Amino acid sequence: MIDDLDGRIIELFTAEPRVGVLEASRRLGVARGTVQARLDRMARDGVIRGFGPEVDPAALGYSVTAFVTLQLRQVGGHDPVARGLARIPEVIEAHTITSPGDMLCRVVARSNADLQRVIDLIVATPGVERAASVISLANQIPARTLPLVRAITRD
Amino acid sequence: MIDDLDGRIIELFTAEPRVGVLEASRRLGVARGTVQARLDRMARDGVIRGFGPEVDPAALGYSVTAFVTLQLRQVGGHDPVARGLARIPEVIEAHTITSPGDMLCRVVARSNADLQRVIDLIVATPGVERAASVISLANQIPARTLPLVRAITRD
DNA sequence: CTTCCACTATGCAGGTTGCCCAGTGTTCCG
DNA sequence: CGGAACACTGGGCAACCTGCATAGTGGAAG
Repeated sequence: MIDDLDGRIIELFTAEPRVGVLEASRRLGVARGTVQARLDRMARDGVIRGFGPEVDPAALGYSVTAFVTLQLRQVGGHDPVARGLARIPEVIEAHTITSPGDMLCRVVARSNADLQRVIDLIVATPGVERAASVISLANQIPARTLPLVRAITRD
Repeated sequence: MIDDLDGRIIELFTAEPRVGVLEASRRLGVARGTVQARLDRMARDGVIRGFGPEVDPAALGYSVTAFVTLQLRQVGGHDPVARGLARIPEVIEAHTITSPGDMLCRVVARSNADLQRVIDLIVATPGVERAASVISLANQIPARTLPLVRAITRD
């Protein structure tokens, strides 16, 4: 899947996204074309989804994060609900989950009071029966994939 | 916080991360220095966390995603547990949540069988009493922040 | 009116990118 | 064994971009 060099490339670009291919090749002790080719391959294979800017909702005033479990009306399926939820900007992510007729979404809001507004929007989405939310008090481990990359490549 | 131009900068770099500052300034019809300054400011303010490569665990063979709710032993607090969980690469993210003594984590695994191994690792972490997991069947809305940025800046 | 600030417009040196090529070592396979 | 396929190296080249600096403009605030 990915080898040690791939892992080190990911690690380096994660630590210092601005290095550029040439500088990376120098640091890793390989030819520039190699780094280029590895990056291209990983992008093609979907291992690297992109290099876009990561926006922090908290820095935008959305400091409350919550996980909302939805219970859906069985008729209609998940997709129409997902489309409805997609129209709510505060819904950052949504999954269908194992309990039949259920979804789990991650939402953000400006405050606890604002969270109520967002939940109301969610409950008003056609197909949504009930919503149960859990508020995140602290993000103990922020989203990360590097340890996984290391675990794979240090074999 | 951020204005319309900031929003369009984020949007453009999200859509095409490789454009570069000069090309971006051309597309947005502003001076290069302005784009540069905006990016610097957003990075300084934490609005943009970084430009690192986004790694997709699924493309690495970790195609199973699950949300695991932990019940902790009250003594000792969350932090030691978080440190323990941080040692498990498959734990992608962890939050302390509202139910006292509880945490919610997002984990990945190679398969449902492999998930069992990961959960066993989690349960073996000192301080963890019980774990209840919910498997994600489909990621209906993949992590996104653009709609939020648009909602903020189109005001 | 003056100061401050963000933005425009421009210039420059040095570094980087995209692209190309020839040569080398490895693996796989008929 | 001979050959093909493949990844990597090391090099060259023109075009481009970056970082940095400068001077001028216009609006907002005191």
